[in-house]
Amino acid sequence: MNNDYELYKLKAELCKTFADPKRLMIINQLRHGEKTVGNLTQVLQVPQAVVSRHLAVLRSRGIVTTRRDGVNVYYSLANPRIVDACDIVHEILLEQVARNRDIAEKLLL
Amino acid sequence: MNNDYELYKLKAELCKTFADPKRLMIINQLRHGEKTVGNLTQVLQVPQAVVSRHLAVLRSRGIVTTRRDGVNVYYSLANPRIVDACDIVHEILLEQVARNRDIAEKLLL
DNA sequence: TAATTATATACGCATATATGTATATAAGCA
DNA sequence: TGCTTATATACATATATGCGTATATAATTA
Repeated sequence: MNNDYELYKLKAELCKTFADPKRLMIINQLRHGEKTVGNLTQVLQVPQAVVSRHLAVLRSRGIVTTRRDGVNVYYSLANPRIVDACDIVHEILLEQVARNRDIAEKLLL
Repeated sequence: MNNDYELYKLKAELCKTFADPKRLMIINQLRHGEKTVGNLTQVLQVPQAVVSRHLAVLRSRGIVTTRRDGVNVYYSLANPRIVDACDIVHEILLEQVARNRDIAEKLLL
């Protein structure tokens, strides 16, 4: 029973990794293939140090892997399942929005 | 482009909800049907106030719904998809463990 | 109404997380 | 070697999060 708690802690750690909008944007960028830090910095529109730090978090939790080619470091998703997880979060959010819209309509009509 | 960021913030908020071991335990308890705060307090083995606060977080993010029956408040999952999300997190964790085991074996042999 | 049970919230505190800025490391090239 | 580009990290700081404790609210019953 108590040993279970360690498992839930690991799962929570994993979820923490997804609990930041910029990291979710990075994951979304990597969805269709590897990207360099420079690529991601350009897309996210934040200082390069910010991107590097988020990538460090993703690396430390095993969400992404890296490959160096000369000066550039290419990041990619370590596991295709990660995309599925993001998709489900998206779906849950959509259903919440739909539900809220229903409530709003009932209140307004 | 910038409007996208708001969407990622919402998704991150949703992930934050899952980013705590006790909340994950609560969700797992609710997987097979509604439970009272008392039930959950007994399972989690923490002060009742702790459970109530976590339930408040889950409520505020639309993860659970409540139903009062007399003195008791029954909590249940608002969306069956939430279980799917937790299952995928579980799978990702398992694959990570498996990968680490492979690495460990290569190092030891 | 008073007492009891079940649940929710307020307050103070300790820890975690994200960021800006500056700097360090690493590879490639003149 | 010195310079430039690409990436990573250190430090200080602001904000967020979880918890223990105490207390508030709500429903039930005597």
